[in-house]
Amino acid sequence: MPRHWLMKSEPDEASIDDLARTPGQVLPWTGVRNHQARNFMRDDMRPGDGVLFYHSSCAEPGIAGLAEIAGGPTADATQFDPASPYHDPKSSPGNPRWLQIPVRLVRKTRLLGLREMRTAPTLATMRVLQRGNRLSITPVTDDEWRAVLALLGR
DNA sequence: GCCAACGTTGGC
DNA sequence: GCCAACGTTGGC
Repeated sequence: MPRHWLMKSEPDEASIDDLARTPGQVLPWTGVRNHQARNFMRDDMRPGDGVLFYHSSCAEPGIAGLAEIAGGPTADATQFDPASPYHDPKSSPGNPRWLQIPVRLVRKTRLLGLREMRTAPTLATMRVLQRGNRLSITPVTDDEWRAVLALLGR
């Protein structure tokens, strides 16, 4: 079972600074509408797992901080909200289709940019760097995790 | 704004 | 259950 994860967030919606500003520095990871990513939350992610907080769809995509899974999965509240862009009319509180999981900030880091990630041989295997990858949550191996920490320094 | 990649939808 | 059309993702 993977012990580490990379989770993509659009900083316009939820940035590392938003997380840092939140009381308790914990945010529910909402809006996942992909079955594979949902299943990671449901089946594989455990409290304490390490998270690479990745900024996507922005001027400077890359890893912006370290976080950790802070609890178990629950029904994603946004699926029941007609006003939310993540509203899912096919879902119901009795039979929710989508999950959220709490994520706690460990520390903000320097931005490890996508371009720099691509040049690092130690990161070449990362799922997020593979061509065509669109999954918003991907497993990170121990080696990849250590390599990211090494590149980030301390 | 472009476009490659890929997931989902829906007709059959 | 197939698969073409369509929508979304996300870097550039």
